[in-house]
Amino acid sequence: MKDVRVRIAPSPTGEDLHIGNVYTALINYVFARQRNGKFIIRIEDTDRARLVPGSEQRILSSIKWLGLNYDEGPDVGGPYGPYRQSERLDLYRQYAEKLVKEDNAFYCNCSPERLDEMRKQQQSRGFPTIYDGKCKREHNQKPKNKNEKYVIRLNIPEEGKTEFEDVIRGKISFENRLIDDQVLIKSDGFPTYHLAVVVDDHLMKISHCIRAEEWISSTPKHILIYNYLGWHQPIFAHGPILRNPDKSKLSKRKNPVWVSWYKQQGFIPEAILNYLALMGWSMPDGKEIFSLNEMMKYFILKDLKAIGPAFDVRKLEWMNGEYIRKNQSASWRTKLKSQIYEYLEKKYPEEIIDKTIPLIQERIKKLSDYLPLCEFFFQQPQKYELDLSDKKGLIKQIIEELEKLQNFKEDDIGETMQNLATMLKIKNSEFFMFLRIAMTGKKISPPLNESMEILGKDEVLKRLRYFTSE
RNA sequence: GCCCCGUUCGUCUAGCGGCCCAGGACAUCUGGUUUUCAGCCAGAGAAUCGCCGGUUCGAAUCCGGCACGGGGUACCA
Repeated sequence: MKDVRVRIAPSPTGEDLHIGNVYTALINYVFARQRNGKFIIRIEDTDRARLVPGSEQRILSSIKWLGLNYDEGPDVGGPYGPYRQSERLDLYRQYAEKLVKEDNAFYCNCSPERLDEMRKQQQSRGFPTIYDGKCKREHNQKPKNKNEKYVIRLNIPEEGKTEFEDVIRGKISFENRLIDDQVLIKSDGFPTYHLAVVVDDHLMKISHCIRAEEWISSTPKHILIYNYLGWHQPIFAHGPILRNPDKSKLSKRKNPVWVSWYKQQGFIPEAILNYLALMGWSMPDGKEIFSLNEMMKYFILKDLKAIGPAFDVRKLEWMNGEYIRKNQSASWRTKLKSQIYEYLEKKYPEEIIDKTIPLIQERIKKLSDYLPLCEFFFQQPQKYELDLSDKKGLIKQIIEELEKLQNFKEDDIGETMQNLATMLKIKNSEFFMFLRIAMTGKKISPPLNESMEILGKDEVLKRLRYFTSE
């Protein structure tokens, strides 16, 4: 079998990498890695109107953040570069002209208004809305006048069918008379996706074109181009498209889509990829938590389901929590520590974060849950959820007891406090609630005794005295 | 309108002719553990397998029609 080379082709037209692209990237990545193939990134920046400055940068860094390392791409190079379509314009032009020369494409100068009107007419009469072939019939030539606008359209046969075998969906067939004479070169000189994707996939020796369902209906156009140019076509596989909760195509209006959002929310890459892997696919034994490496062992492209799954952030949250708490090893603790440290933009000391991890590992689901729970470790509470001004007496007694402690360890603190509560005949829950408020300002916190040990005797006493001094 | 793809608990899915009056996970609810929260443990409810017909001794599983959902229909990708 020939070398596996697959690619994802994001367009820099959004804020960041789209989560739908992450899904496609994951499938491509796993497929490439399990077959010792190459995973390639190609930037499809042919739409100048929708180009967003800085988008490409963010897309690439998001891919890296996710850990989907690529072998060839705009910033790493490779044998078939450049990997940015705006830098390959001559190539597209050259092949477009070849198509025209061989009568497989033609120049067209129809106005948008005429095309609009034409489509309206067609629709009202129950016809498919495709180009009516005016310029094809008139054998339009390339305009002599440089200012005259024109496009190049693909010449689709009037008869016959174009079919292809989809790895996931089987045979898919289209009647040629219903396929539009697709624009290949726009009037601004840039190619459309349809030309660029074929030229690049061929030149870059892409073996498998694995993309989302939304491309199925343009695939026959691509196949025709391959045929016209005498090129061998790649193997096609159209995966499902991720959906909003209401089942429509995943969109930023109805669901968070940018990777940056997930990052800000405190999701970790492993969990995001693992969750995505569960969309349309499952492990043979039904296991839901697994690594990329495990997935590679069992993933079979053909087994991907063709149904568009709804993206469920709640399950992602659960999974993220699983990742955070599941692994109790020292190495994971170190990793978690640095993830939290990074997440908090290095504003809080690593040593303290490290100490607190055993206390919070089982109670946070996202990295963003850390600070609300642990802020009191780094500074005295700004505000208290309960007024303790009538508890001065109690607090004084607590101070007295704690001062006696030589060993400021969790067990001793616990025992001392327990004894005091018993002696004073205060309900346990109430007693510890007051103490908790005094330490953390909040009614909910990590385990108290351990937290006090981490704070240290001086700090604990200082926080208590805050209530007794005027 | 026209073309294409799809249809199992609210959601993600297992299932590839008998093991399924359908199994797991998330979510929900109940109980237990507990100085808070979370976690953990135990349990419950939740799918007439979209509908109708056909093939078969036997269908969630195969075939056909319909309905519904989604995608495409752009000088966007």
